[in-house]
Amino acid sequence: MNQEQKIFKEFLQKKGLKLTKPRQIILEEVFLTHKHFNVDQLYDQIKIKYSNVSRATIYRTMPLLIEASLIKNALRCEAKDHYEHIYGHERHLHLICNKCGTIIEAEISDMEQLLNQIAETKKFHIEDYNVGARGVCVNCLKDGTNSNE
Amino acid sequence: MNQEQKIFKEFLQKKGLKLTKPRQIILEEVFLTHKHFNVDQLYDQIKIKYSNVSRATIYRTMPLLIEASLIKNALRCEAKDHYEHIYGHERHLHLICNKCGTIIEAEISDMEQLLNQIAETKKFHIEDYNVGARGVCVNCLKDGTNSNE
DNA sequence: GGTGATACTGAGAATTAGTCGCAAAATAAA
DNA sequence: TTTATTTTGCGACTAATTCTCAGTATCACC
Ligand SMILES: [Mn+2]
Ligand SMILES: [Mn+2]
Ligand SMILES: [Zn+2]
Ligand SMILES: [Zn+2]
Repeated sequence: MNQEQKIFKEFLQKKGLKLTKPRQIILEEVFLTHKHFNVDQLYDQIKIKYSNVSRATIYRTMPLLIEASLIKNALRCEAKDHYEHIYGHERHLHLICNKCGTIIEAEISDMEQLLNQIAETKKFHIEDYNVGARGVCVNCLKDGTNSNE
Repeated sequence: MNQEQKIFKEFLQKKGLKLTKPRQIILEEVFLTHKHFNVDQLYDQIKIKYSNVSRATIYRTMPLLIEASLIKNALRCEAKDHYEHIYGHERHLHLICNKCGTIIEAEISDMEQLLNQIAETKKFHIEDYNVGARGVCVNCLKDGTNSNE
């Protein structure tokens, strides 16, 4: 059992959940490559090897993998959420081509000016960029009585 | 005719398009406040004042406003695209609460370490962040023969 | 002010990522 | 086993966005 599996299993146990066959398959497939992926791609890959793991189960497993800090919802491309590994990977930056959809990865260190330096390195012409940080706001830090979650 | 209208009209003319009534209404409504908005909110606001501008037309107008550099697709929240003004606004950063969905805006200057300083100022606990830059990649810079567009 | 070419529009159908309800199947403890 | 709890696949569902299409507005030219 590799590290990802250990982490996932431990995570699940803590929540009173089980590392079932479908979840194992999904986990394994997710960590088979280091590319970004969306649910559909994952589903197709899995379908080839192991007859059937339903889309619903994959959709249900993503939030678990995220909560376990193994992956994150990294970007949105072609109207689909795309995920990527966190475990074993540095945080990095995505340069997404508006025309062909190519996603170029780049190191982060300072940003802003670096954003342009990096772009130059990658011969990418930045037209726009977004920085989105997620977390918990003051109000939500206080009361556990939240609208969401 | 205010500046936004001038810009939009000029933009449209350059493309052989017209500044029609629905487009004027949408433009005006978009620039009435300086908050983020999604198509549904916009639609509701417009419906109150001017009987009917169809959702389809609003959806069709967003890309035009974006191409005219008046607005941008700034973030995704609650499964909806959210837009914000570009014209007359500094580029800034969004702190999105994972629990209540509150969006806090903050100035950009250097980022990364700043991201944390800012978060402290706003009493926001950052759990994750994404930096996504969009533009055109080398390949697409060369040939006009693109997969998309 | 007609007239034809072109661009626009609203309405609603279609598409599609993502979610949900449910009854059957797996799990694991007793 | 029995029993309580999860989990699953399936298919129905939801909701944002896109598309189709037939009717309208626009505008250059007569
Ligand atoms: Mn990446
Ligand atoms: Mn903003
Ligand atoms: Zn490209
Ligand atoms: Zn909050």
